[in-house]
Amino acid sequence: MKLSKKSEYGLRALVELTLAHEKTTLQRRDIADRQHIPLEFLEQILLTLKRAGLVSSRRGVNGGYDLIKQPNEITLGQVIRILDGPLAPIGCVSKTAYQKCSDCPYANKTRCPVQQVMGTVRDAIAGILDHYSLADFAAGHPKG
Amino acid sequence: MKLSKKSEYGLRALVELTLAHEKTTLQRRDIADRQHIPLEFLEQILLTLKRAGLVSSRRGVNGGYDLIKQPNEITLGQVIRILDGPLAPIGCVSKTAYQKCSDCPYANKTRCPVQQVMGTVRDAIAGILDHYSLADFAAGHPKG
DNA sequence: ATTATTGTTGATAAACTAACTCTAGATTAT
DNA sequence: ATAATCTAGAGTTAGTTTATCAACAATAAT
Repeated sequence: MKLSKKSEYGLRALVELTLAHEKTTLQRRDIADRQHIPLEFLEQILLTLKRAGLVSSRRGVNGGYDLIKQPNEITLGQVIRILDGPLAPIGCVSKTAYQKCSDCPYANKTRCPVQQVMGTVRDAIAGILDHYSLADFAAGHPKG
Repeated sequence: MKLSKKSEYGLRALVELTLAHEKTTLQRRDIADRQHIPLEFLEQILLTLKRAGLVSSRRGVNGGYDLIKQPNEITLGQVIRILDGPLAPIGCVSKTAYQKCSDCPYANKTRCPVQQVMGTVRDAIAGILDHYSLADFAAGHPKG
């Protein structure tokens, strides 16, 4: 049930970008320094977030990164799904990336005990992370 | 945020042992067949559960495994912690296996946004899994 | 134009983990 | 004895995580 370093770094980077949003852009080095993130790894993460349409970037002198959307329009659930994949503990209860479990012995899937509990767990996790915006996150309080 | 195959198989094996409990013992082959679990991998899992004091075993002809405790005294949280480690998504919010995060830039840990949210997530997961017994689990309904 | 600065991209790789597989041995019932 | 069964741990394979590096492309200032 682990959160990867990638997601952790990604979230921490987005805190910095949220704090800077509409004031200034940040260069990868700024972000890496402030959040103690390995520079080259951060690069990859920012690139992934860029491809996913969360941040914009500009090259060259005075370049840097910026959020594209408003901080209250991005949820932690979105970010973690981009960087780590589905929130669900097991494929067969994922709502964004369902996958049938190949070796499940239960013909009637609603009877599978694992699926039942893990469905509950998934809903609990998603219930938190999909209602928690970057704005909440950077402000450090539990709800907007 | 994944549940490992090890834990999944472990839980499924425990369903069988719960159903058989106080009626008969089960051999690894029975469990493996009914739950489609690779036999040799299952062995390892059962051994871990034995060392942790959840199941007993008897060797030789007519040997097999049995639950030691009553099914309503074992929670899924316990099982998953044994097989997969802490439920917490990140070490610094684990209550059973706390670990300081080495690279956290926040001197005052209560101010770390990641820690805040992930603490909430941990509580949600543990709130479900630590109140869900094997008896509930095998019966296939959400609460005892 | 030139140059320094910054982001972009893809290749590479060490370290780790997951998910098995295998082999040899110990115990027990018959 | 011997066949069935668990015990223990080493070995294997494939994939993931966590980076690191080098070459390239765009931009701004001079």
